[in-house]
Amino acid sequence: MRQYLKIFKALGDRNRLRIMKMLEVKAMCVCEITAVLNLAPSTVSKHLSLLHEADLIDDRKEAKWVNYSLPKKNRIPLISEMLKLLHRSLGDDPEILADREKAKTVNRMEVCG
Amino acid sequence: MRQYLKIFKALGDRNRLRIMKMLEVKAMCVCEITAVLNLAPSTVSKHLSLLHEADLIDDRKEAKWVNYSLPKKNRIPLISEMLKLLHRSLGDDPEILADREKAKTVNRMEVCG
DNA sequence: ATAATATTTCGTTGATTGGCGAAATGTAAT
DNA sequence: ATTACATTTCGCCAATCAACGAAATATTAT
Repeated sequence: MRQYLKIFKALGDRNRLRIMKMLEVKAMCVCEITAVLNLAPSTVSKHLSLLHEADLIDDRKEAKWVNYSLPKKNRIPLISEMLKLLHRSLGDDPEILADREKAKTVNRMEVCG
Repeated sequence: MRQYLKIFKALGDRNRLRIMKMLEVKAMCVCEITAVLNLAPSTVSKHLSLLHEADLIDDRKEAKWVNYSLPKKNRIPLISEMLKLLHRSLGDDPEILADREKAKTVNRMEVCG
């Protein structure tokens, strides 16, 4: 039950949903996501940690950055089903579309620091 | 997006999840659900209204009671997929099992008033 | 009509949550 | 080593939310 609640709570926030849909475009670091969402880095970091605790995203430290990404294959079935469902969702939402465009062009070298 | 948020927010609460799983057993009125959850009627009514706004349950006035039930045939695909996913979930959770046993035996004639 | 019952609405309260900036942590570059 | 930068942690504030009881609404039974 706790696992389910974590997942639903994690997805029940506008900005965290935006992050999930953004990560479908590519893996991103905190400062790139921050640039797209226009929020404080600490806020974004907290959102990512909640998504991570719900097993909805992976994190992978690479050099100075932490890359966040959608989990690869074979997780708990629940998670992969939820991800599939999300993948089919919100593809036509204007805000999501705009985020994804921004995500495509954002570059950590330009946007961080 | 708003619709998705409503759904995830609605499911991101322990007692509302319990209600959803309880309704898989049978349609129930507010006072029956109240008896199972051990909450105030006004609290249960509010939970039901949130689930209803998210299109996750139907309500149907019958005599003195309002029967809440899982929606029959499926409207938005998202909803029916979410319901299917839920249906496959939490079947072995002890609390959910206990709720369902209670739900089977609870009777509005005995429990209300 | 009046009383009884089921549900909803309203107002309040305590707990949780999203947001921020400042400080702490960890890593890369000079 | 020192500096620069990415990220996280912490403490705070405002907003949201779950819970309750009391009052309002609606329907049935007397």
